[in-house]
Amino acid sequence: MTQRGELERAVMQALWAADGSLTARDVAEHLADRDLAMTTVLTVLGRLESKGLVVRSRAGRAHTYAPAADRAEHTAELMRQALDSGGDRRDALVRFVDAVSDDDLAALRRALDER
Amino acid sequence: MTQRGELERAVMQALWAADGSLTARDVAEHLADRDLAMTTVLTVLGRLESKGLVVRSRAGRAHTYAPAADRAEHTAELMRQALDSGGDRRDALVRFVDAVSDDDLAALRRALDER
DNA sequence: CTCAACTTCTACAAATGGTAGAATTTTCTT
DNA sequence: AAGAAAATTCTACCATTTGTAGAAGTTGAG
Repeated sequence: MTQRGELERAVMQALWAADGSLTARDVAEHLADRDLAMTTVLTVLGRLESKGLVVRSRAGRAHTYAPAADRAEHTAELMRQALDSGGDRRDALVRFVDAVSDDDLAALRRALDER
Repeated sequence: MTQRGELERAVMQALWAADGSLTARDVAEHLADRDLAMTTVLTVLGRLESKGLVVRSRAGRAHTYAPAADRAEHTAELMRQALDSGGDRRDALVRFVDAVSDDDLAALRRALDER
């Protein structure tokens, strides 16, 4: 379920960057440096929708696309998937904590306190 | 850097399961249910080595293969990669903590206390 | 009703992964 | 030292995923 390709990632970034939903044209403009055909953008958006990463809704003539989950939630989900990938969860968490930066560590502590 | 295919994952599992290093033949035996040709196992081990997930050393006639990182470390590394994937790290950590199980939560707390 | 915008269908090329035969190298045994 | 057995490398093919986009079909605005 992880978005794998470079373009797919870039499209997700564009959708997350603009909060609210975008038309395919908007996305193409966000990625103007790549100079993509509109159909290319549409294809990628369609594939991301199939994977459940993007939701689409009609708005007049065009469709409008939005991330299915906000960025933080998506990242957290990836982290959980990693943790689920087998092996001892406790060990993995210890190693994870052992290597995160001080800032991340502080953020983690606060998050735990708030729960 | 994530091992993507099914067979590659299975081979890594086999290497982690047997701690210590295995020959290609050993790996094939671990995956006996799949009835793979030896060359297939060798190819996969070679690919995993290219990706830095496996290290190889010679032992007499055969080579011997071992995971480059132990399983917990690998999982932790995947989690860190997810966290690095862009977006606000604090938000991601909050969401992560919000959705882990109670057991994981307890393990996380302990890990933080010990650091 | 027509035109422009948008979408869908279809297609192809590149990369990755599963699979393994052929050829080559190594080394153990005699 | 020679031959045989085992292991490795080289090469190749197919399937799937992703990047890319043209052609055809649909639809909404004027």
